[in-house]
This record gives sequence, C-alpha cells and structure tokens, in this order.
Amino acid sequence: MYIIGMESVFEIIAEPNRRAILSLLVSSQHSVREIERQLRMTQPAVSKHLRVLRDAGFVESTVDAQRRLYRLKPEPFQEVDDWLTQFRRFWSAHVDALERHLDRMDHDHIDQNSPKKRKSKEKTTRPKPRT
Amino acid sequence: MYIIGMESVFEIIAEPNRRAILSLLVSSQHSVREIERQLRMTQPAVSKHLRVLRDAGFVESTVDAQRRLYRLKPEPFQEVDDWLTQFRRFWSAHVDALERHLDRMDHDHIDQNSPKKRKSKEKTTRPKPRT
DNA sequence: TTTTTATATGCCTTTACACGTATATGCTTT
DNA sequence: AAAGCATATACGTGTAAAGGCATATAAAAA
Repeated sequence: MYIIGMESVFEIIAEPNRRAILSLLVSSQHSVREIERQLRMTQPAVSKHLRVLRDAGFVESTVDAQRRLYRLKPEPFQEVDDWLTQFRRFWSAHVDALERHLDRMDHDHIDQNSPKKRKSKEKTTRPKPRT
Repeated sequence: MYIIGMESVFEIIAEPNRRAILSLLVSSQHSVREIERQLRMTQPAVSKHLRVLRDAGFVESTVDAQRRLYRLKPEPFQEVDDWLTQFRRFWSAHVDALERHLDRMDHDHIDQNSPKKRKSKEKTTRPKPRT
C-alpha cells in the first residue's frame, strides 16, 4: 500500500548526487553535516536528497541529539537487481559476464579460504541466436 | 563546455517507456513499428527513445529494407550491475539476498539438469555490523 | 535565556526532458 | 513516376525536478 510520490527506484538513482550519497553511506552511517562536507554539497541539497532517498526506502535515520544519522536500507537495491535479472541470460551469452559476475561474488563475499566451487568453464547455456 | 548528451546509464533507464522497450527487446529484435504497436506509443516517441538507447549503447540496429531492427547490447547492463556490486555485501548481510541471488542464477542460467553446486547454507560472510 | 549548531522545508528560478504534431527522408510497390 | 509505408527529426509546449537562498524548528552550549 503506497502513500504518495511513488517514484521508481530507477528515477531515484538517476541523480548523481544521490548515488554519491549512497556510495558514501555504504561504508557507515553519516550525519547530514558529514555528508555535506564530504560531498561538498549545500546542506539543503543534502537534506532534500536524503528525503527522496528515505521516501524511496534507500535510507533510514535515527536521531542522535540534534543530528540525524542516515544509513542504507537493502530492499531497493534488491529491486534493481531483480530488474536486471531478465537481462542476465542475454548479456551473459555475449560477454560471459555471468561467470565473471559469479566468480567476483565468490571472491568478494562468500569466503576467502575455501576453494571456489564453481567450475571455471561450465559453458553457460546460450540463448538462441537472434534472427 | 560539454561535448554532447553523455548521460549515465542510470538516467537512461530512469524512463519507464525506455525500460519497457528494453524488456521487449530481451526476447528478440523488433522493428520500430512493432515496438510502437506492442507498447502503444507513438512512432516518434519510440524513435526518440531508441535514439537515446542507441547513443547510450543499450541497443543497436541493422537495416532491413525500410525497417530498422533493434536489438539489445549487453555492456550498459553490466555497468549497472557493476555499480550494484558495492552494495551487495551490505544488502546480502541483511536479507541474505546474495544466496538467493546466486541460487536464482543457478536455476535460471547455468543449467537445469546438473545438481546445484552451491551448498544451500554456506553462511555468507557477514560484514562488520554498522555502528 | 541567549547563542550556536544541526536539520528540514518553502519559495523561486532555471533547466532538462518527454510528448505531440508536423514534416523530412528514403525505400518499396505499383 | 506516383503512392504508400517506415523511420527520423525539428519545433513548440507543459511539467517536473534540482539548486540556491531564506527561514523554521529544535536541541546543545554558553
């Protein structure tokens, strides 16, 4: 049940300054002032972008005295990733990016000590060539 | 002094009609007229969006008599996926979406006949909790 | 309490973009 | 050659969003 302004996640991340804020918040939470100084934006600009990001579910905030500490929320990113899914079969057939994608994730996130489980050349199923 | 319209991939996919075109083209290539009828847009609208998509590298076209057949190109999707990468560690820590992501890709793309190689509960490494 | 710091918001201006209509270009069919 | 189909583009219009400045609110420090 949606209230208002329901912009798509894609419109939200279309704005470069908002992407910068998201990238900054991925390391840890930050106050508005900190974002303002790090990204060299005016304070109202930061607050407005954070408002948009909050409404879209990209961030949430907690109160710390006069400050508001903003941090990321995961759901909208998942939404982008879900949209991307329909294209993965296609693009992986071209640049074999699927394999690289999975290997990259194995490296970065699963573990660094156990051997990779994915066979290196398990030829991804090719979609039918376009006519 | 800007060269010309170098828009980011995010601005490109921010437009709903463009996303619709991309989703349509994922099945197979289509002519402008076909897109026009399928998506119930005016012909100039389709042509303009295709122009934007082409300039951004999302599509390419070949000539077929008077028609132009448009099809997807993979690179820009990869670019979106790359941007998403910096957030995967974060969001996977929250909803365990990484595992679901990988499992989903296994199902959809790698193969449908060999057993899944990924252990079902290989507890993804958790990033340090945010402070 | 007065002042200072932190954040949010309202107003205004500018810019960019999406759309529709009309038109231009070019190939095809007759 | 003429007519018709397919596509691209130019122009004008409306709208929405981003940025700046001023201000409102509230908590902290003095």
